[in-house]
Amino acid sequence: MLKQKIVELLEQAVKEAQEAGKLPSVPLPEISVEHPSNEGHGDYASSFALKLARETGLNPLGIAKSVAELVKCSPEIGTIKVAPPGFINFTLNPEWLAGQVAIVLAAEESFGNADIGQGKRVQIEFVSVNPTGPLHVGHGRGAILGSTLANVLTAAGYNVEREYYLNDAGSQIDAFKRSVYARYCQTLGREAEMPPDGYMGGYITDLAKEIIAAEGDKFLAMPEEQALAQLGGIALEKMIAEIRKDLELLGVSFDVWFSEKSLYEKGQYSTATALLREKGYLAERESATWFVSTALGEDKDNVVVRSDGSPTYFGGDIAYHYNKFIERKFDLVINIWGADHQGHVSRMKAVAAAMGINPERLKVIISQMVTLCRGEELVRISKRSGELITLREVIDEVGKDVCRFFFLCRSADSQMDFDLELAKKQSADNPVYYVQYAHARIASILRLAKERGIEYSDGNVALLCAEPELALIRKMLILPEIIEIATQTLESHHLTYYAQDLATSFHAFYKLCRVISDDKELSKARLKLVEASKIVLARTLHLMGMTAPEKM
RNA sequence: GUCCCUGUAGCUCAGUCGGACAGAGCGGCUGCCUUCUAAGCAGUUGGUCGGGCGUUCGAGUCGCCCCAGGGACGCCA
Repeated sequence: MLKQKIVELLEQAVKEAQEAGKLPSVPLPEISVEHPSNEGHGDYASSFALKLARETGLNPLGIAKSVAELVKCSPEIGTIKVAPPGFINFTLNPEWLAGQVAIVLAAEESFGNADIGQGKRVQIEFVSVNPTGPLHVGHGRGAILGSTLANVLTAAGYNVEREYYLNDAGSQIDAFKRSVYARYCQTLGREAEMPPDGYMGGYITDLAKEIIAAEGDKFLAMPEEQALAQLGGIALEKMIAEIRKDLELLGVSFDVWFSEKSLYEKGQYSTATALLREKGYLAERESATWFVSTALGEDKDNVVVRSDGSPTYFGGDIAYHYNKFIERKFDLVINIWGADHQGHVSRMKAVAAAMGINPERLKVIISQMVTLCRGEELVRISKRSGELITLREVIDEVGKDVCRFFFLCRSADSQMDFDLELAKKQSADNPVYYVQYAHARIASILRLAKERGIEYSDGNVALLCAEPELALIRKMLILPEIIEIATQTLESHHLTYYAQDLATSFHAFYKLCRVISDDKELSKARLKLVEASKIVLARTLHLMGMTAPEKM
């Protein structure tokens, strides 16, 4: 990568300076480069000399000068300048930049890939909502975050598995089944009461009606236990199918749907708890079994097995993480949870530590709350109360691409309002269209070239030397850095900002540089640039799970 | 009470490792369609980075203390 290359050039120069006695032989601070905020300072800058000056007491400007002199000539680099108080500024060589167009064209959709992950196995578990009701926008946020992160990490050279942890055991599922059963009986005219912790939403009644249509009233005749198991099982499957459909509409898919129930049936639960017991992290108290996380610096202990012998959610999660790390041996495990699970993070890390796993290998991303609104008006989204706006309705209303872009715009850490009115606007207010419009414009130019039979494969990219052309190329070459940053921080919002930046560079180029003109050779060169920019913009959109429209 | 997230322009938000005059979009105000998509471009307006103290050559960024908003503290998930 370009950035890495500049760092290497600097490292080498520093080494030579030390060998030549121009710099003291002391341990060096990490050498890094950044993009200066002021364009006048070049494409890359290093504040290395300032850092070394602090440690050695030498004059930073002097250090910068002696290092800058020793930086080897390299095709990428145009100029190297030293600026007070001690920056070393690099400008890229315009000819080299122009040549990169050919590199992008050759790379096609693999442009931007990095080998940061080196094939390490990463699991990203996300959504994982209890299948007791339809998804709402908050779940959508996690889904979009997770699927985008999966795309990014794949591009960064990780071997990624996407997983949905299906909570198909436990008391919530039980309440769900009882709710459907009650509605089933009621709809068929038998008196039945909803369970006290039941789900009151209208979708439960709809589900009951669907089952009646398909299976008739046969569950009425069964003993309650049997009816609950059979009818409940059907209802559960239907609910899961609905969730799967919602996610598909958002462009989200999974490699594995992992059953919580299987943890109990296949023994991971007993193995994992036995392991913790053996290491001395389980204690019996008040007739329940506790995970002694206070021994690992936590605020309090947590119940793993209830006094009635049934495992808690936490107990199941212990088994699940045992399975992830020890059985399936993922190098890195990323969980995306809603803000309401925030308290769960540190104790899961404690569990990892207790099992002898470096807690650094467990990354938890907490996606903050989403509130839905329509202009000024607040729209409520709650599963238990009757009235709810589902994710499906939001997708139907604003579309997948807008939905994805809106969620990706903000970092997971910040709470957000999702304004349906704003999202629906097909105008300049809406950055989604700004970015996609750039792609459609590009496609339109390439269409025209084709219609006119312009063959540009022999175009000479060396002709590209106008400032808007070079600015566009510079921007294209940043994609690998964006993928690197998104990988290191596990944040996907960098992509949306980059997409807008890239679109801006293209729109400016489009305005100032006529592509198909009387100048045949320049037209061919510019068509190459346009095609290259299409590759990079499409790649960016695809990483975000969005479509790259040919027309708008 | 403890823990987590947030507080940056009128609004919505960026700002990896501390770096050179704090950025973008929207809004406001000005211009730009005879030629490849004006869902566009160019310019301009606008900020004691919640407050204070500290560390540093240098702090939106790091530390401590406050203030405000949201969330979590269950033998729920």
